[in-house]
Amino acid sequence: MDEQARIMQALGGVSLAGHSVQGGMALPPPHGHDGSDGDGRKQDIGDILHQIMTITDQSLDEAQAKKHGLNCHRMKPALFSVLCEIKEKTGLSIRGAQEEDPPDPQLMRLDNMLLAEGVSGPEKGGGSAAAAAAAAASGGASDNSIEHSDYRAKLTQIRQIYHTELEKYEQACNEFTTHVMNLLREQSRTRPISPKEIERMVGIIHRKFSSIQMQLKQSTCEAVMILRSRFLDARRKRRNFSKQATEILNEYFYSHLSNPYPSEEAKEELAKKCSITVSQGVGSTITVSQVSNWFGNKRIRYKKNIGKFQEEANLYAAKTAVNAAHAAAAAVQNSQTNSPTTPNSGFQMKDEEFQLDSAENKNSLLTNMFTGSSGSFNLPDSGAMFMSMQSLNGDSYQGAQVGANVQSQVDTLRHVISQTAGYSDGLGGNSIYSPHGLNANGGWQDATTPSSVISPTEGPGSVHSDTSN
DNA sequence: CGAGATGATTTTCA
DNA sequence: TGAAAATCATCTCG
Repeated sequence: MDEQARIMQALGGVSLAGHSVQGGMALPPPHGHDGSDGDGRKQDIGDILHQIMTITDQSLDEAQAKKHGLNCHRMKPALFSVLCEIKEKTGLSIRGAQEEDPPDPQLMRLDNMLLAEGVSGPEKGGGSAAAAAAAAASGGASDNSIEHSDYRAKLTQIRQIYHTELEKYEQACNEFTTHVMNLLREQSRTRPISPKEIERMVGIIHRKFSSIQMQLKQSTCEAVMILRSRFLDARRKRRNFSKQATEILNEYFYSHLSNPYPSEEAKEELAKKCSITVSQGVGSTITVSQVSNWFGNKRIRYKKNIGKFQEEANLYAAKTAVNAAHAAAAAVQNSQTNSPTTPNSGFQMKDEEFQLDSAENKNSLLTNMFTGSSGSFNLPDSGAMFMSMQSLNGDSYQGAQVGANVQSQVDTLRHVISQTAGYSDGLGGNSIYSPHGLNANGGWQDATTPSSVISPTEGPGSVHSDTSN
């Protein structure tokens, strides 16, 4: 009531210059306005205000009639603006001060996350941004394993739901805002509502709706998190590689035993080769990081227990030796006849004909091929052997156009030769075959010229190592 | 069902 | 940052 009295008092003192104060329909007839009747005018305004203030106490019909009368009163515009002004200067100005709140940090976090996950922001072909983010989160493996179709499909689904809901909220917000604005405009005919106040109301509505949107964003983030954790869990579940894939990897490993670190290109080739061979169904291809994992595991497990892998090593060494023999024979044939049309003649043999039980024959045969001697020889230490083979690789056979796979052949041959060098200490050969390239510290020595069995186009001396980059 | 094999992940280190 | 080493979790086989 204090406030009311204050307003009344204030209004009482307001100069209404420019507005002629004439009597209205429902108001007492004005007094004369010769300028000397200020008290009468005040009285007039006081009457109007009194009517406004008591309108709520009246019955609805009575109030309606009174309202209509006041609406039509010629002083109405002047009173309206003054009341607006007063309203502005009192309660509303207080609210206006706290209007510009800083952007919600939580909302910013959510926005950033949704952007990073590829849910909000520009469409990038089904959430590749999210895939990249997930890949980065999964330890930097930048292969495409994370871009699993399921993951992408689910993410796209989340994205669609998010955008649909967001649109719905925005639409609802706009509709409600329009409704409220119309309502306020309508009401502004009967009570003092300034455009500024309408603006404020719109702001309030927007804030309310944005808090709803924040909930939507929050639940979307949660959904993405759940999806991602499930996807990572799924990755943790492993499937054994197919026999063929393991074979390919083992072949590479044992033929590069001196330096079993495939380059990125070699890994890609291996992954491709394994995936082609593998018939595991769609989406079960072997990736580069899987190849890396495989080699990491293999190296460590081989090193830990060389004896256990002896048999396997023999098998693959023999296998690769056959390939080496084929290649060498073809090269020799080519160099002799200069005829590329007879690659298999002269030295043709099948894997079955070249099993381990004939290792001794093979040994002498291969030794002859590479050393020119047919007698027994002392097995040099692995480093010396490596060097000698390196020189063979670099000198003799490059000139003879043996082909691209010389290093791998050399590795294999070294293995075969050392394995079957003609003596046994009765320990199953474990102590005979010292792992190529493994140095005294148990690490693989730096082989400077490892090559790929995968890339036949490659030159014999090309560097092909994980550490080469 | 248990042991060993094996692919994947995490931690450590140079 | 990549590789080694340790560890985890699942698969396979007897």
